[in-house]
Amino acid sequence: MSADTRPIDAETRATSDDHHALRLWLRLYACTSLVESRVRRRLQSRFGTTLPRFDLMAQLDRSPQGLRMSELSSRLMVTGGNVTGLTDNLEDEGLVVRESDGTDRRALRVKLTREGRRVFRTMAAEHERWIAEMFAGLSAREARSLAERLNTLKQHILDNVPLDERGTE
Amino acid sequence: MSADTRPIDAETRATSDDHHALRLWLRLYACTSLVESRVRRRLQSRFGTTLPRFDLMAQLDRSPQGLRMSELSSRLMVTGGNVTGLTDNLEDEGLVVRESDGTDRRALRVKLTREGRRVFRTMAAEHERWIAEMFAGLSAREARSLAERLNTLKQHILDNVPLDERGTE
DNA sequence: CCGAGTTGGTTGACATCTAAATTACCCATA
DNA sequence: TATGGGTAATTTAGATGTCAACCAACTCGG
Repeated sequence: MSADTRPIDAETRATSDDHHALRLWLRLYACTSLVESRVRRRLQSRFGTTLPRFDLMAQLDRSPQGLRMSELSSRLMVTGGNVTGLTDNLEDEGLVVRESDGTDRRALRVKLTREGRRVFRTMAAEHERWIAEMFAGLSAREARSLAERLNTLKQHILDNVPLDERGTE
Repeated sequence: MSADTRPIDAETRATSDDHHALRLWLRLYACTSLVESRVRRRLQSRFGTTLPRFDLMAQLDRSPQGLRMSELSSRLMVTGGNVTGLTDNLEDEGLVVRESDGTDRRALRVKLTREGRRVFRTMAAEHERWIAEMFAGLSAREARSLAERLNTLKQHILDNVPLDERGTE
């Protein structure tokens, strides 16, 4: 622990690191919220849609052959019940369809309709400009640096931090 | 596509930048989701509470004199109606109280109860360790760099990007 | 072929969240 | 003092999101 009369012993330093990490997390969260709230607001006012719907359609746009509900669930990082609801809404609006997957009678294959693809492409183009605008405050070098740090963070969490607590004592 | 007549004109480059920004945004979002889902899950399994409740209590813990509903709303970056609901729940559980703010009869002052403060402090200590654990993959230098980039991003958005679209074109 | 266990998807109960409308109150000013 | 615009909080309707329970269909060992 402490050597001489130092108040800056291992425990104090750990606490201090904890605070730094906490502050960094709060800043990360704030940045994400800033971007996200703007995207949500604009999707609503410009296209009358929502971010989850947009994200689901984005996945389908990348997979012309369609995706299973379970596949959507894992890619969007949400539960199956949630995907069911989102797909219901999009299907009612004629933007996606559920087709049965021949080989497995339990499974469904969700696809964009022609109209759905048209609508998504229109939104995606504008969406990409919004994002570029929001990240334009960073130079190319800064953006690369940020991307690298985030990647380090992501890998560390995926490799070392379980969803449910097990690691910490 | 083309040979001499460069296809890498301003527009092409812009599109490419857009893609880079989009990728960076997806990575930022993924990192936040990773941390957030772990915090949510653990708050639920360890303490039977939720992240929004925890965040609200965290704000109150920093302000022993209490906070107005509107102040909570802006600090948590959520709508007033949302704060009303969260406060209702926490009040039912005896963790916070609403007191009338003497000078302005419209306003309320929300405070942690003694029990609320005790409960929050317990959770906060553990929460801070979770966060430190998740950010431990970054060196001190990397963490500083990340914090700086995020700050640049945040300031750019706050200064230049309105919540509702006005700026673009 | 059969029964146990697994997987794909839906449903229901509940907690968050937003946007918009409502109620009550503050305050400046004529 | 009256009147009108703004502010504090709540309420409402509707979209997301989780979890747990459920059904149907698949798989596989015996």
